[in-house]
Amino acid sequence: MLDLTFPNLNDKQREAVFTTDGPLLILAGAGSGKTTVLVNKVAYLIEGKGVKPYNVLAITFTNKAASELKTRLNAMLGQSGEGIWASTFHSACMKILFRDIKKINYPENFCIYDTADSLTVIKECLKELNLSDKIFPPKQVRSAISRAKDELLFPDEYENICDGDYRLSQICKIYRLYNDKLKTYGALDFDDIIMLTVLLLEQNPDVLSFYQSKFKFVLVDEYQDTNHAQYRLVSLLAGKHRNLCVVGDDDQSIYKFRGADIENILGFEKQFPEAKTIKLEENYRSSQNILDAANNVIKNNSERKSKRLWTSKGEGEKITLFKGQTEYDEARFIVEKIELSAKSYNDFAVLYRMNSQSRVIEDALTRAAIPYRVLGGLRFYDRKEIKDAIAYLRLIFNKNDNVSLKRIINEPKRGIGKTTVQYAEDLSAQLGISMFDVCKKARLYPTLERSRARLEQFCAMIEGLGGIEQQPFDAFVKEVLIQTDYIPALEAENSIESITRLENLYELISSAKEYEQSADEPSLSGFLESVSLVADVDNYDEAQNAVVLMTLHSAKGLEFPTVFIAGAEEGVFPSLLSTASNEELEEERRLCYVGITRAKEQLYITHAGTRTLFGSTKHNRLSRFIEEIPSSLIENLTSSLIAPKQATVATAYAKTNILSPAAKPKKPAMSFSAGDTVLHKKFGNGVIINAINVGNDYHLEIAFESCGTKHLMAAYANLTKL
DNA sequence: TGCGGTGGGTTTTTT
DNA sequence: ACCCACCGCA
Repeated sequence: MLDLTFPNLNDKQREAVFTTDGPLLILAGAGSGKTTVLVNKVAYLIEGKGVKPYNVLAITFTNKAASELKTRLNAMLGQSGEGIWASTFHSACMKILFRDIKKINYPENFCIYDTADSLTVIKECLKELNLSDKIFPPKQVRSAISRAKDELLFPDEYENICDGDYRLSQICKIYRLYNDKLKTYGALDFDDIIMLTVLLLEQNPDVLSFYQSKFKFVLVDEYQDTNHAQYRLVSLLAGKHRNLCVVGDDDQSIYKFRGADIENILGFEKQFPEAKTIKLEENYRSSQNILDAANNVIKNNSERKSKRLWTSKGEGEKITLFKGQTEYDEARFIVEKIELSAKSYNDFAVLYRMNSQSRVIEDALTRAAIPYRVLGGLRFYDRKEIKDAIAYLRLIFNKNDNVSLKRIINEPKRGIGKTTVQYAEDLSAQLGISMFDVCKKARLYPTLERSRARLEQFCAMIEGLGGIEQQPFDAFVKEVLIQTDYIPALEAENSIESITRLENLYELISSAKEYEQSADEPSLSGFLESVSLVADVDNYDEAQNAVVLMTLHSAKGLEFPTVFIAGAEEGVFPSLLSTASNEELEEERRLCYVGITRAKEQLYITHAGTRTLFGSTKHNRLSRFIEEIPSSLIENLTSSLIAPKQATVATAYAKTNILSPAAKPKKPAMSFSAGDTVLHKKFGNGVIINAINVGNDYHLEIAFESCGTKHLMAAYANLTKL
């Protein structure tokens, strides 16, 4: 039973829960229990004030946050919580759009383009407008358009701000064409999902008033990360009842480069003069030393609401600073600390500024046979084979989707080459009909004569697949991949790479099954939506016993007993590209604040005297952010303990190996012995002639069928035993 | 149509 | 150092 006096909350948290009416700004410092407040507040609304669940809208940024909210509400409220809209910005908007998108003249069977798909369209636009991709780099153009959409500027409005500027007006031209193309393809990009929802609400008073009446209480998490469009959306939805509760931390705003407008949170009290503000400053996560370090760093920022985190926990461990000679040395230190600790692997996170920093650390972990996972980098849904599979499904669902058609029309090879595709694309643009229709009626167009039979066959195949969309959804997906010859072609290839791809495809098929089991009304469009709107962190499973590696950005919202911040160097963190402007520097500093406050018990900060960066060797000074931490909080391991100046990387590694075996029993790496048949990524099949156990690793002599005998270390070779 | 070589450009990215 | 996009050849 829910105790409506909320004895487990502190005074401030309780005040935040009980303040239900009118605008409320909750400034929640890192680790101050904001999700708890949010959950309890919704519970109080429903159980304490008799609010109906369907009158509550709770918005988050990530699926992970949304599902955590749902799970905790479910645990607290059970059945009476059914009907609450607890979802991300994008999926809430998708629900609104599904009902009424036709009112703004968009097709109902639209699909969602991710950033890679958008880029394809941008490139089409550049080609069509005869603009050079050297002068207008597609990625820059895409981000300019994305920013415009964040600001709710349609091409017409964007034109006004171009003010005769050549570059901007060209970008505006691209923007216009890009939007036209998306519309004819029946596609929305991520930004459209928000922007068009705002448009729909603004242009249709009946729709707006429906949702305004429905959402008597609106709660928004991570408000510091909202952009202008999201701000507008929230203002519209909460416009009638004005029971808007926003939770955020201006010190954790790290997505300005994506259009997040910190003014939304800083100016909340201006927007709603009657607003109440509650600060949550008691931290339940970290030791005082860690909080002091964070406070001392962040206080150097000028534009912020003052806040000071405190805890009733003790001082805790000092923060450890380590300077390695090189990045290899740095990685070795991290691995050694993990090996020597009694904690389990999933208590550790290694955070860095750039994804490219992970490689060296991964190598060191592999060498020590420590299980790890890397978040970020290539997402599952960004893999080629997965994107191809989705493209087939999208095309079956929506024949206007030229981007998907282009992606798979010759994948696997069907003898439909670049030239043919280009002809079809030109015809599609000239005639204003889809490429699919052009290909289907290839006989009408002389330029397509040579490929006519193959094009017609392709179209017939796709249309045929639309007819078999029957019961078990995973079976349908599989059938599509078989009938299109996609899976058979990979099977025929029978290489290491094709096997991995097949594995990924089967994973997609099983996710189709999961989708069907969990969705209320499973549909192809619903599945496509669900795969379009997932992020990598969403799949981060903290239960898995492995060290986790990720960027500082991805770490927001997570916590770990022990955190390493690697690469604390000028030019790396803060990034070289941020050091020019103070605004960007302050954003980097907030990123540092986020990083520090992820740690519960122990924080290690590492840097390297020499680092190879973008191909050249750099000597970077210690990060200015670390200089901002009082030295009384830091224990400097740099010159003591493990790293005598003359130590080479090799001897340092040798030392690791001497130290580690006694440290802790750990999962032995895969074992190898002479006579085993193994598979290597590059060299193919081979037989082990000789295997020597070296520490946690094996030194192997392998006779490969393709290229003779090679000497390899098992940890590096990434072998599969056959 | 499909490949291999060359050259330019490098952050972060909840959806 | 590595990844990509583009060009030239088989």
